[in-house]
Amino acid sequence: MHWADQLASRVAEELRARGKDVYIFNGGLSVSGLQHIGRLRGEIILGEIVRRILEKQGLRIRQYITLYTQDAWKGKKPQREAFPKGEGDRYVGWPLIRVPDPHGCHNNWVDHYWEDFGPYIEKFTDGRIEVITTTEMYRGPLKQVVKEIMSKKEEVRRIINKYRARKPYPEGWIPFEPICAKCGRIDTTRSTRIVDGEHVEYVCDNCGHRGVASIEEGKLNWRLEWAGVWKALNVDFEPFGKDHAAPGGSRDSCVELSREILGYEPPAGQPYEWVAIRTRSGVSDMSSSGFSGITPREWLQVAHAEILRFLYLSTPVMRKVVINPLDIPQYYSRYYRAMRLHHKMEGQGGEEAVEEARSYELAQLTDEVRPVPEIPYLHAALLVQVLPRENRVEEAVRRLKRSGHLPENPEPHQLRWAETLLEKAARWVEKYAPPNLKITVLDRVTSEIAESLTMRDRLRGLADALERVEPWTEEGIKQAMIQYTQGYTPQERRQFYREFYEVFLGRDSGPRAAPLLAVLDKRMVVERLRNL
RNA sequence: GGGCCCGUAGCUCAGCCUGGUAGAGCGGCGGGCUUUUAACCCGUAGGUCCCGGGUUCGAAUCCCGGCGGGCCCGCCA
Repeated sequence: MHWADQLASRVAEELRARGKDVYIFNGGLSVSGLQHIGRLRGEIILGEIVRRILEKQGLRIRQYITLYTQDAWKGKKPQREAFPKGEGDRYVGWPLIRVPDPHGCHNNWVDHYWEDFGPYIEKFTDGRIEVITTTEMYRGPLKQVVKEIMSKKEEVRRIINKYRARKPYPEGWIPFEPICAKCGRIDTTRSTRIVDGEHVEYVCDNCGHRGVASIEEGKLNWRLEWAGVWKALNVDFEPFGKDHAAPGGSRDSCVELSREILGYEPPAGQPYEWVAIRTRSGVSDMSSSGFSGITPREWLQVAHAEILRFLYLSTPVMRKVVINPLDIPQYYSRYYRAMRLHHKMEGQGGEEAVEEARSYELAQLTDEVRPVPEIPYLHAALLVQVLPRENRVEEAVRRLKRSGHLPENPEPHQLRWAETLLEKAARWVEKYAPPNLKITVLDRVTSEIAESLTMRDRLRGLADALERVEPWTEEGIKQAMIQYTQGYTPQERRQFYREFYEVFLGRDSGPRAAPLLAVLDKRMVVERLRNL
């Protein structure tokens, strides 16, 4: 059985025990910097998949993604480097939502880095995910929870101190951290007295300021905040990264505090592994505050959302996914294979095939599962490179019909797939493709190349042979070229092809000659050879 | 100190949950094309399933103990 189905049935069991009409799913993100596609995995797509499986079984579910916008900006080196020179230093410890946009185009740090992520959530899911920030929650549903926690502060302290035996909090400790009115930090303040239900006195260890703050202007201690969010939103299921999963970690302490202090049964959970990226320098986990990884916007430039979903679905949740942009053509091959398995276009292959097919099915953005044309990614990459830039997508589509990759009268979704694939492949060639996959058809033969030719007559003669090819298909061209070069010695043939590639691509090798010529215009090919 | 993941064909990995004569993709090699080759198609993989014990008629698969690699938490963020 697919891991997603197993997870869904386990979650379903736990949900039924909670007995509600509408269940709440949640995920959490701290917008500390680059919002990479790894964050889609556990906090968004995982929940969405489980939700959709369970909705099909008749459960009613609302899904949120909570942004931890009150968290302190830690001022890690890559974060600081987003600002000009030393400007970032003064924001260290500020709530993320108050840190200015280093590029000046948005209201603040959060808005800026959310730009390449937030609007794309709906392109990677069914779109039914609501965004909420802790900043708003402290002014709304979390406020009551904060009051409740503060009213039981000694009991809270007793529990939390079990997790920090070496450095217990002292008597009177208040688990609320206000924003310092003077220096702006949220990570250096200590509440010293509860004034009334809604205000605390505090002292800032950074600047020494003493003041009174509203409980809307601060945050709960990290060991409590998550539990507070559960209760405030009535969360019933929430996955969490492996960093929260360690025994004695935040999940453990929040489970206990939720039950003991808040009287709230903690949600069902599921730990998940992170996503890494392979670059020239090696493999490393994608990191928000480290600014490592690619954003959803960048992913969509070079690949469909379904491909990423498929990668996540075909990897067990507790296993690391390593994304290598150079492997995107292969990801498509795997996706197409799974598609064939799902649509029974390929013979059964046992349990593994069944799960691949299921991964494909769950990778879809809607419940409609329609096969797309199996256009190899590298083929698309070749096409867009050899066609003239203007109208190249339209022309490429014509070629795809001719080569049988697309039906003569494609359905709208088939056509859309082809067009978007061509655009993405073109972008991939620019951004990621290794040099040997990059080709350009020369506008004209430079004099330098023309002068270097030693087989000019033979190349000219090829023009006549090719002119007779009708229709202009790969097969016909192939036959003509084999015939034309029949009497050549291996060395001559080698040289002939070298010069052939020089004439068209300005380099001594390239894609196989026949497919290359087939996608080029016949008249152009004949004329270029004839005029050498 | 605690926990997680991984260790199976050159590479990436599936198979382990529900034990029953070792799999896929890619690369490579061969062929389609006496030929350049990187599209596409077809064919081709014999690897101590990390090591050692145990359970079993039978273990890559379950249990215990190691070794190696990666990562998280360590009660400050």
